[in-house]
Amino acid sequence: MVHKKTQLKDIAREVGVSTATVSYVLNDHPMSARISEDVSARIRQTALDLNYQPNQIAKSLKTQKTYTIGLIVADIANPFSAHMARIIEDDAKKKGYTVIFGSSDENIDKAQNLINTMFNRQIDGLILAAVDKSQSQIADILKKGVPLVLIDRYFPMDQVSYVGIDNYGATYEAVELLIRNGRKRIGLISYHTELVHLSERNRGYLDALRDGGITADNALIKTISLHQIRQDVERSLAELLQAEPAVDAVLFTTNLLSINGLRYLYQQKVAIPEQLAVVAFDETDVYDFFPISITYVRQPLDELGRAASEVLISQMENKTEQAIQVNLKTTLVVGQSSG
Amino acid sequence: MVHKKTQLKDIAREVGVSTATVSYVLNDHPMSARISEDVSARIRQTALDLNYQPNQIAKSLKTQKTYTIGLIVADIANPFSAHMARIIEDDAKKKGYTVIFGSSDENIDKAQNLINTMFNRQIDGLILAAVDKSQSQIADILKKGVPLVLIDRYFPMDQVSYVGIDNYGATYEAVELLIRNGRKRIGLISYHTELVHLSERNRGYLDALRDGGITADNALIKTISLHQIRQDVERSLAELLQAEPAVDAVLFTTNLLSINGLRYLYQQKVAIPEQLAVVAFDETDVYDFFPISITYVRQPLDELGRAASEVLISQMENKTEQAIQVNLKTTLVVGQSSG
DNA sequence: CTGAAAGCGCTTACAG
DNA sequence: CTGAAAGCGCTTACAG
Repeated sequence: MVHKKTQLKDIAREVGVSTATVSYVLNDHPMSARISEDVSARIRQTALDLNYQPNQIAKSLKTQKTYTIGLIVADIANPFSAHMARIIEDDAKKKGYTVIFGSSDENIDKAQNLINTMFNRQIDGLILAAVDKSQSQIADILKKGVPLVLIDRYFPMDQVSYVGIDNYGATYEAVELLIRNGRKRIGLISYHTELVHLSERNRGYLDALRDGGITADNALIKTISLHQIRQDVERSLAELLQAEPAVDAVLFTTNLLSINGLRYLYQQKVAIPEQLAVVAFDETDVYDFFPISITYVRQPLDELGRAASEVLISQMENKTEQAIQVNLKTTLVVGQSSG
Repeated sequence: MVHKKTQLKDIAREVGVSTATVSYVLNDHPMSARISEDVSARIRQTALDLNYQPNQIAKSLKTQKTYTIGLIVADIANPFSAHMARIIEDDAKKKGYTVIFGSSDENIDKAQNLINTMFNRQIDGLILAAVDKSQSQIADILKKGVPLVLIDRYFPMDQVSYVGIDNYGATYEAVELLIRNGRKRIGLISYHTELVHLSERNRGYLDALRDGGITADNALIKTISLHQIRQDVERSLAELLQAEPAVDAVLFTTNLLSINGLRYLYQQKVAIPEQLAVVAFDETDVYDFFPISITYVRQPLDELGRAASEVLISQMENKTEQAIQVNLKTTLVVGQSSG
């Protein structure tokens, strides 16, 4: 026996008032201050008795607010994205918002598709891990006036809010450590992309080398295809391990690169740090399974997610025109793998 | 300069027809067959020119269909959930649905809160990883007539659709292998819960022992709190390792138990499989970092997610009254850790 | 072949 | 102190 959902008018009929009165009371509308205690109480009680649940769709159509935020990541199955999603979910829920999500697979058409779908659903704001070469996509969103916060991936546009890390500093610090530990032939495993946050990580690497008096060697800089990570990482590491003069350190610039790289180094029985010093990126479960502790760049994921949600929601609610850009510090967690 | 979104009536005015006609054409409504080619073409073109994006909220209010499905998992940050979420997202998107998600943290009140929120948003259906002792919560959903598919966690209610694995068979097979490999003192690390899918895993363990002619020893069965996994797993393993007579094998029943358990065994330098044979549950990144290959129960995550989405959507679209229960086979991936 | 009009379930300015 | 009525942006039976 499927019951029809109770509506405002059912309560109104039951209590003998108009739907307006019911709406005022149940929403604590200022107008409700003038409604008699008796009527208010009966409305509230009847709403409970009939298990009234407001139809958010109808509400949204009228108020032009859906209390929904969109979250577009590269892949929700990536622990980095999933962790962030969880933090955003919690902050959003606390403030009365629900999250709808989608995975772009780093593909600009899929991303556009998700953006369109979410806009059709009238999201109040969007948190976007933008894909490579998507400046104009971002500009389009801004033009629509929908609150937007870029996360993780930075684009040099000053009208857009952004929450990420100090990418340059993160790798600079890592390479500095390697140099201090006496390493001179330091390889880099990064993605083949124009994404600014990654090129900033590359730049940090290059500048740290220069400042450490080491001439960068292009043969030691490997760029990995986003779409065949494992294979590319393994090939690149194999090449690095055969370089002349020998490579004595390597830096990974993302979590997946780190996991795939460490797996290969482990399977090849490369002595870390004796033969090769390693600095990884992001926290992952696998570090605990290494004979030695792994040195890695820790991104403050909780703070990142929370900041993204907070910046977005404050923008949505205060109609702040001002874009806010947040660059959080990373922590270099120093273990034994860096020598 | 924020543009007002274009609406049906903008197109109607532009072309000089009614909104009804525009709606018929843009939705390929049967009625549109009778609309002249010329008018149709102009409507379509104008929609493009004005970059018309239908307001899904308005559409939903009228049609009583939101093309949204809810997904409630224990924790979206758990790789098991995140992986499933991704598969569900893909299948749902292919069929025109969007997913909103929430994490229950195994807490029945949080779950109820999420369910209410999702129902207020008029989701067309729900995929639910139900929490412990939530039978009446599930019954309430069924009473409302909202299409529902339980995932992962089974409840003995025949009116509800379910997609999961053969939990009993999964552990039965694992223990059978351990016995065949000569193990006699086999420990079990499982959760402290009444969740049926986990008690089924326990039952598979017990029956395999019995059928293998081994008397179960309650001291070897450890139940872990869902809320302090790491600590409990480590304490339990420490106890198992000191049992008399000595334990010679251990079986983990979930991915988090496996990761935490393996970490401890690794750190304690327990010889696997010589001192202790191990069978883990679910695929995880960490297995590759073990000196030997890990034997584990592989859940078909892709099939699980896809089946859940398919069963739900077919139920939503065909109004199938019939509940469908799917139990997928697991695969015992045999490595060296099981002896 | 096309349009006028009702209605989905709410909110809210306005009137009294 | 409370209600009648308009309207959010669509869809769709009905009429012509």
